[in-house]
Amino acid sequence: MSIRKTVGENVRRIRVGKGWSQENLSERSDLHRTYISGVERGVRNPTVEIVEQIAFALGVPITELFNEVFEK
Amino acid sequence: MSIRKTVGENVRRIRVGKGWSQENLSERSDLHRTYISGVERGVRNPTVEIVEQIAFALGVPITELFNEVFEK
DNA sequence: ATGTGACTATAAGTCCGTA
DNA sequence: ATACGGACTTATAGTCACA
Repeated sequence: MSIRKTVGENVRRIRVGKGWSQENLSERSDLHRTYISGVERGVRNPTVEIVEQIAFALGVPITELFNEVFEK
Repeated sequence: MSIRKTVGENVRRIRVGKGWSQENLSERSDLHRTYISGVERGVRNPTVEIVEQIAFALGVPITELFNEVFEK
């Protein structure tokens, strides 16, 4: 499992858990909608500053986005 | 405190704790010596894959590099 | 509401040096 | 052994039209 996939799955899981759309998170994080989409799918390799920005928008500590997801 | 500074201080703290030089870590992580220097000083904004690479070389979980450092 | 390909501008990451 | 700079190549940031 790549780190990009891990981050992406965590972002999506937390976002959906809050009932937010990608557009919603995009506004809150000040990142483009299609960029959020790419991060969630693991096709982007974001910098630490971008990950921090997303974590802040989601209201979770940045470390939470690096936790391995076992379900599925 | 910026996320770059946090990551940099953690990398340096753990590296020095192991008694390694930057050159030593650079070989183990397969990253350039001057780049490691930049990360530790917080002047670089590494991608998540690079941070994972450094964490692996240091033998610590990636989340450890994001923990706030309070001492000093 | 989301995925994808393509695009430009900017920054990541390498390599050469000097102090 | 480390900081820092310049020049360089490659990848990401950031955006759009369209499926």
